[in-house]
Amino acid sequence: MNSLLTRLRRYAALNDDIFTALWRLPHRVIEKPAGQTIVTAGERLGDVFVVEEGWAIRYRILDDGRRQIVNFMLPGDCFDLQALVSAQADHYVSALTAVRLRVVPSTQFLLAMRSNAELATVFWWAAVQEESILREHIVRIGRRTARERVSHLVLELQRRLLLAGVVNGDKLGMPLTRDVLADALGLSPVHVSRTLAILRMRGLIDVARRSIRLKDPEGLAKVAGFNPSYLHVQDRPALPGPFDDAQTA
Amino acid sequence: MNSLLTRLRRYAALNDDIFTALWRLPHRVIEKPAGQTIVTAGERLGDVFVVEEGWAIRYRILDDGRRQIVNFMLPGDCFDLQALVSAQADHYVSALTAVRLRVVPSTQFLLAMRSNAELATVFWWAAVQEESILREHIVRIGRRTARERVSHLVLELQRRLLLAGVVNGDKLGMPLTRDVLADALGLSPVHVSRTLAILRMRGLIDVARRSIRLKDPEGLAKVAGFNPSYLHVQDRPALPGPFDDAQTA
DNA sequence: CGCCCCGTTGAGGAGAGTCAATGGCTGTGG
DNA sequence: CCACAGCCATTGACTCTCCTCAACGGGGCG
Repeated sequence: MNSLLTRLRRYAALNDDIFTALWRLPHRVIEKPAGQTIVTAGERLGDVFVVEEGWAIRYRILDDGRRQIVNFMLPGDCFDLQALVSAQADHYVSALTAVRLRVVPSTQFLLAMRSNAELATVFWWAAVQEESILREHIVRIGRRTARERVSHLVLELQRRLLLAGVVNGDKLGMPLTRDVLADALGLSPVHVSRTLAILRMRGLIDVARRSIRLKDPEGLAKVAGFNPSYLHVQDRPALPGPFDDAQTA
Repeated sequence: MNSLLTRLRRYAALNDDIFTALWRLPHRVIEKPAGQTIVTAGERLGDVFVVEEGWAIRYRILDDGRRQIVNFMLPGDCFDLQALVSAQADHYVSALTAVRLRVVPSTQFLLAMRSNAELATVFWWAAVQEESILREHIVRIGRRTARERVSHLVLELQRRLLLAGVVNGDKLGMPLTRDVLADALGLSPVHVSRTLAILRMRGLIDVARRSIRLKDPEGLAKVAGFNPSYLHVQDRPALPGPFDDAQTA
């Protein structure tokens, strides 16, 4: 829960009411080992999830087995807010590492949002940011080269980890295999391997067996053409009401 | 406004309250000729838009001029709901054809949503559907071949036009140039041209100077691997309250 | 009538995919 | 503690899709 709060605090001035409302939502906590499926395409959605720890991926599988990873869910991300209105999953969610998830029944979640406008605004904001990340993913896959794609994605994930307060510096290794990167970026694992080799030789990243570590974020940003404005970190809501008082962490 | 209502009615039982609430929202109507910019990246967003007539596109431009079209906005689509919480545009919106737009100040929009839970739910649903469409676009660009991409996009747009009640049959020509398709699908205009030529030779589509018409939707769906479940047409909200009574048009 | 935009077509090239063999961790069990 | 198995990752050779550059053409509109 802390990573969710840390993240939301960057954008909205959370007061104690929201804090307690979030904390008191009826929920259960589940843990899944790496590789296990959390949501299956076609099943009915009845819960909203918040990642407390670990990484998860959302993906679709085509009939002939091709896989496209649509998004990474990091600590502090909430997902399947669509359960609130759209009852059927059109995708899979799996644990990339071991994960701990907070699971809130969507009916309870909806009640809380309806009774607390600020809470609703905060989660509306979270959905907006997720959509912005999806758009950037489209740009990345559609119009960037392999090197740009890899650098750009790695930078985004790093930023998101920082936003959630998961890491302090650039030193965390990210649990990304070649296959995962390939399926996220619309490339083949072989080509991802070659691309990573180039970035490594240029001193931009460190690569280990199942992990990638940033070495030169500025250099990477130059290669990637990375502009983090889509993460809206500097934005402040321009709304009347509870957001009028600015807050700095 | 009619196309928005037509579309929303497929998913939720709209009652008269929602109808009048929508209708009475303070707004102005603007018209833009084809090619004109509606929203510019970096500017502050203060309005929510509903497309009443015509097509618009949302896109991003990279520093070196590469363009990626992220989404098509058809009659009945509302966009920049992110104006409610996130104040800065991270993308462009332009008129693809001449368009007529309903413009609602985001503060007014927010007030209406906060005072009317059903209205909020309906627009929450719209945002969820848009996100689902974005995810499918990622899959399309990331893991499909050029032929599949073109067929799949054309089928999606056709379905969305049908959902909004803009067309009755398959007979409407869609205002898509080679450049637009290329920038939407992550291809070059030349390759789009060649791909369209193949689809035309197989009798799947009709192609005119600035328009594409479906000729054999079933055949196209086979080529594309098109599965429309992500549009959630058959879904019914599984929520308690105002949605308990089913409705058929 | 003529221009210009949009589309087509051809040739050559580059980036990414596929197939396949090899190599090195890592965890496991004897 | 070592041997082995299995999983990732790397590397090479070849292929193919798609891109780039460029020339040409035709239809619409001023």
